[in-house]
Amino acid sequence: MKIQPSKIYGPKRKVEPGLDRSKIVAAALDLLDEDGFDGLTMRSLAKKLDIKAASLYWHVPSKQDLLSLLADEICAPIRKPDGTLPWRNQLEILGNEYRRILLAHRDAARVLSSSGAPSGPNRLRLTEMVLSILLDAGFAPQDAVYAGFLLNDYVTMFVSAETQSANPVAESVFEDSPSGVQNWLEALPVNEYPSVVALANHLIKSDSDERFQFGIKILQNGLENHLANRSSRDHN
Amino acid sequence: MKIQPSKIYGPKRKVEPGLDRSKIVAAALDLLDEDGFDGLTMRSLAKKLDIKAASLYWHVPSKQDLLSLLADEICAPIRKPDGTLPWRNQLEILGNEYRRILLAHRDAARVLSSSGAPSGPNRLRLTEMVLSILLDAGFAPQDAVYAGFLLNDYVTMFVSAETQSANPVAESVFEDSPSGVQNWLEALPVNEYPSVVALANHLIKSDSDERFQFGIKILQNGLENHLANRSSRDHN
DNA sequence: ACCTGAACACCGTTCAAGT
DNA sequence: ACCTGAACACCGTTCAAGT
Repeated sequence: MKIQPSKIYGPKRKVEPGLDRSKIVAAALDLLDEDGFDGLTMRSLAKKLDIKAASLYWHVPSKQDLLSLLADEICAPIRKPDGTLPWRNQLEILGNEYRRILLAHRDAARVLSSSGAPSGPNRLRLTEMVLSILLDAGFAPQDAVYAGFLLNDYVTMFVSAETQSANPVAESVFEDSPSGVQNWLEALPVNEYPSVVALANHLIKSDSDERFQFGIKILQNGLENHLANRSSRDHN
Repeated sequence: MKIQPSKIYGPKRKVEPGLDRSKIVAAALDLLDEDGFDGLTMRSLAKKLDIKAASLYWHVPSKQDLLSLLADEICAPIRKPDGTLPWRNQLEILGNEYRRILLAHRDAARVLSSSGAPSGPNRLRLTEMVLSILLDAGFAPQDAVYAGFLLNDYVTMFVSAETQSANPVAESVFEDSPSGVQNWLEALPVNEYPSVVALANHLIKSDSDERFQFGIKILQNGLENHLANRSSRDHN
């Protein structure tokens, strides 16, 4: 006969009644902020939850699905822009809002890019906001869809590049000196890369926020122009 | 005394005098086309070259560096657009040219996104082309840099999404029926996602090539508009 | 100079078995 | 219903040792 410890003395798992999807996703988000995308593994997540890795597969079918859940959770705090503003401004505000929530968690953009198409409620809400703004602005259905993906992808891609390496051209070409990159750029053969050499200091500078607003503005202008051409064609 | 096999009967490694970086990169590109990005591992690459994985590290410092080399190799076939054309058209041609070479190899866009900033000769050549077109068009130095990254990132991101899942919204939400995605979209709560539901069939359709050209056109329009505003401001 | 053996420290996932 | 042990089939990378 084995000695049976009283249930009182069991691990008791704190006060929690047990795991569920939402607790797993919450823990995954914490782990992401602590250890980054590469540190988020099924094994490390299990350890954080005081269970074994295999147990996660009772609650979640695969790591891919977990990442989709996590992606949606990251998008939860998105707020809807004031609908009375002109569509240009609404898109600008929404773009900045999306960037804001992506910058709120470490490697969030990487999670979003690796998690496939939006299917959760929060990302669907974001899609709904973009599309409704574009439809209200007067875009044709297919154009609204294309423009929606363009805007969504722009922000995701931008923040992904922005967080993967502070400077889009710098990184570890030569990982030593601070302005080693500029030296490297300026030392390039001028005959072959005249523009790159000429713009060396501008390639280095590249303020992230300013660059983001530049892209938003180009997209606004481009969409406005497209809409104007379409409308005038409709009227003729 | 051990039996020494004659050198004649050695593996002889075919006729190749030995490995070098370029042969490793060529083999990596073959392997990429055969097995995709996830199939490209140091171990499988070594097997293809009839060596052991550890040997690769004598020629290449890390897998990251190998991917950078591979990224540059993928960009080798890029051709320069006719410089006598208007800058709008040059950018459009270059964008399509870049997309073309990315679609020429399996998962090429994933290699490019995971390989960091351009530092090899071919990607630098691509950067040079974009920047010189923009400078010739009359963009201010910093604007040319921002616009260059915008264009480059647009194509990379687009092809990356395009090849990861044929349809940007479809994929495996419900992996069964062909139009199961449309059913799923249309079954969404209309109160919460009216625009998504209304655009369901357009979200499904989404012709890749048409969508790519739409994005290029928006960027063209946006840049043209930006340039016009700047120029008029300079003249006043 | 170039390559291998063998290990280190990991991965995601499965599945019979426990409670 | 929920969790574990133990394995399967992998990873990238290092380094002493071989030739």
